Amino acid sequence: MKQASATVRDVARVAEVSVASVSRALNGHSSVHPDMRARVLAAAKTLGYVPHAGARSLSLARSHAIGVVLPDLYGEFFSEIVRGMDREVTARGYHLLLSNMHADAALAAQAMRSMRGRVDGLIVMAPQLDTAELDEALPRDVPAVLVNCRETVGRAAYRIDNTAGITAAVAHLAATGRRRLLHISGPEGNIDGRERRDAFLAAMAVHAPGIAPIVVAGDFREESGVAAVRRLIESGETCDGIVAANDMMALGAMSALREAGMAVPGDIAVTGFDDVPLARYLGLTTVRITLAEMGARATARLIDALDGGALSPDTEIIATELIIRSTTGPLPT
Amino acid sequence: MKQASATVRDVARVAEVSVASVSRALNGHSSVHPDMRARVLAAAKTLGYVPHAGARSLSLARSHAIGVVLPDLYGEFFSEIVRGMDREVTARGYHLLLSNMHADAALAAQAMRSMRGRVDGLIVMAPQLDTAELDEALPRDVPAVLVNCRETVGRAAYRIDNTAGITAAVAHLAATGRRRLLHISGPEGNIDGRERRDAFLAAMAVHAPGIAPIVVAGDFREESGVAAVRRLIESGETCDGIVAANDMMALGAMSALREAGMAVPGDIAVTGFDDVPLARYLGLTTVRITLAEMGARATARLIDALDGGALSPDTEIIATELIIRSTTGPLPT
DNA sequence: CGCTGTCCTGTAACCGGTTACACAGCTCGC
DNA sequence: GCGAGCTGTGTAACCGGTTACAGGACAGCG
Repeated sequence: MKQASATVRDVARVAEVSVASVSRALNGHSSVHPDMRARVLAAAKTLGYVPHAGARSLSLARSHAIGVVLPDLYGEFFSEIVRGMDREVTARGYHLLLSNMHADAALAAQAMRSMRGRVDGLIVMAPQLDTAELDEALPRDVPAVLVNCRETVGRAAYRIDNTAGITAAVAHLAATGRRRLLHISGPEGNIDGRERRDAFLAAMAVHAPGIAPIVVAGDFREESGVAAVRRLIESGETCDGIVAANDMMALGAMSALREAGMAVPGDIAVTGFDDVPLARYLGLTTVRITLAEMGARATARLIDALDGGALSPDTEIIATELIIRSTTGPLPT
Repeated sequence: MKQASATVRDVARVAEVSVASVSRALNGHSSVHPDMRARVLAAAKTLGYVPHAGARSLSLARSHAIGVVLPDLYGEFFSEIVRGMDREVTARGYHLLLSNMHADAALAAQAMRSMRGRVDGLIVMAPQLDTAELDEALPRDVPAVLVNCRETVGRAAYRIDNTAGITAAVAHLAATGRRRLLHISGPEGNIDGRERRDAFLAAMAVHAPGIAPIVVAGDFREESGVAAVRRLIESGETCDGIVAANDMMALGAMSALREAGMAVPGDIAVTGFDDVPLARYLGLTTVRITLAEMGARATARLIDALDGGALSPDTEIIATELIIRSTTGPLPT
């Protein structure tokens, strides 16, 4: 069953030619006699020869694989991005090597290093690493594209336009008459979380001057949305709109509100961020980022650099779009 | 910037020892003098040496990566499975190499072959390949675990207990008074789709004798659920319950029903299959398979075989569980 | 002192491909 | 008839690790 596979030398022996010719014939090199090519192909076929990709990539210094490093917080957000990357990579004859890393910086560095010699390039999503940690962790000789990382100056990177997104959400709520807003924030260490919170505060200063904005800490997971609403209710404070820093927390908030007997959007409007597939089904008003698209673009850029030239060290900003659904609506009068 | 990385020979030169000693020192071999080990570690550190995984796996004949082959129909179903595999693989120091393949058998074979020399084992999800095609496509020298494939006799595999799941769903609908049922089936080429349809017909014969079951063809995608309901309505036939072959089609059916002004479960009850994360949010009664768990189990079994001994050629059956939520309920009287 | 055994280290082969370079055979032009 | 030029092929080195085997140094023992 587990017989050893044929190598290029076996094929050479059977076809009674040299290994060089086998290699040339199989790789469609120009200067090989048709007879030779036929002999080699026949021998390869009878032996069931399949080239050993590992050996090939060692001698070519090219693996045709790209590594994806992502946090172990895994959900629809990252699935969507990976799906986009996968689409692109398949179309271009590459493979995707997944590695999810723990929050710890040392382990993250470890995870990235372990990819040296396996991949030609890296796509790194590490919202929890600071500049120094990232610098330390990134291998020096592997081109990398950063997605959703903190400091991206001087690197190829993608960042979400958090400010525009949150601003649009707050403006929309204000336009429907809601100004007593609560923000459920992302984790403090996360750059997107921080930017969204800051944008919320800034937008409140513009659209709801004089009203003190409330911010409750969350961690991007659904349960923290539930917890945030419970805490609000216990505290006795009130609001008429919730701006969550991502969709999952918005959903958690909605279920906690329902549980507490509050109507959405009747009593309280809710907005999210990301436009995860779920959002559409639940009618959640949210800020859309085309996640799959972002993954695909990052991948395309990396592969272009690998095949062609250099990776430009620019940060591209991913635009957002406010998608209005049923969790927001005019304040009943 | 893109300086060539240090190799084991560079380290040897700097530490003034041989490459063999470097390798031994770095891999924690027993018989190395402490002084030597220290020298090597120091040299490796100053050079920023990172071992080249590709070269390593070539000489060890072990890559510590496992390949995942999945259909390009990509959705929550496969994301969930991959998530489970990823969890397991990370815990055991392996990597996951993704490859999604097109429906075409030749391309599928191609995709699997291209993994030779890159991975130590394969997890194959290929519901569209028949026995012969699968035999042809699977590399002979790489252990593989099949998930969701058609014919699994004599192979390590996982199969879902489709019959029990569908039977439970039909029985539940019958218990709530619904017997005029419609089944939206999966694609004909898909083994799970076929089994579910057959189970539906068998269960109907038991629970709704004398009533002609209706089957409409779908393809597992949401739109086909929408289309199925539209066709039903156009045809003028009626039913009081829909058993969809998976969750996404059930959701499609629900939105088409809503659009047509029908109440769920008031007029028509709906059940799905898979218990995709979405299902919980939408209150969909469905047959749960613990997808992530299945992925993790398949992975654990493969890695155990890789590390330890042989892969037993048994097919394990994944149990299902009926999860009752709000899309089913007693028929209003 | 010589022998054996232990401990450590180095040389070189190997994993399975690719390819620079050398070279053989042939055609062609003079 | 002979050298240049072109085609096609083979030999051997190389990619970057690991490791079988050989051998040097040194201690213990008779």
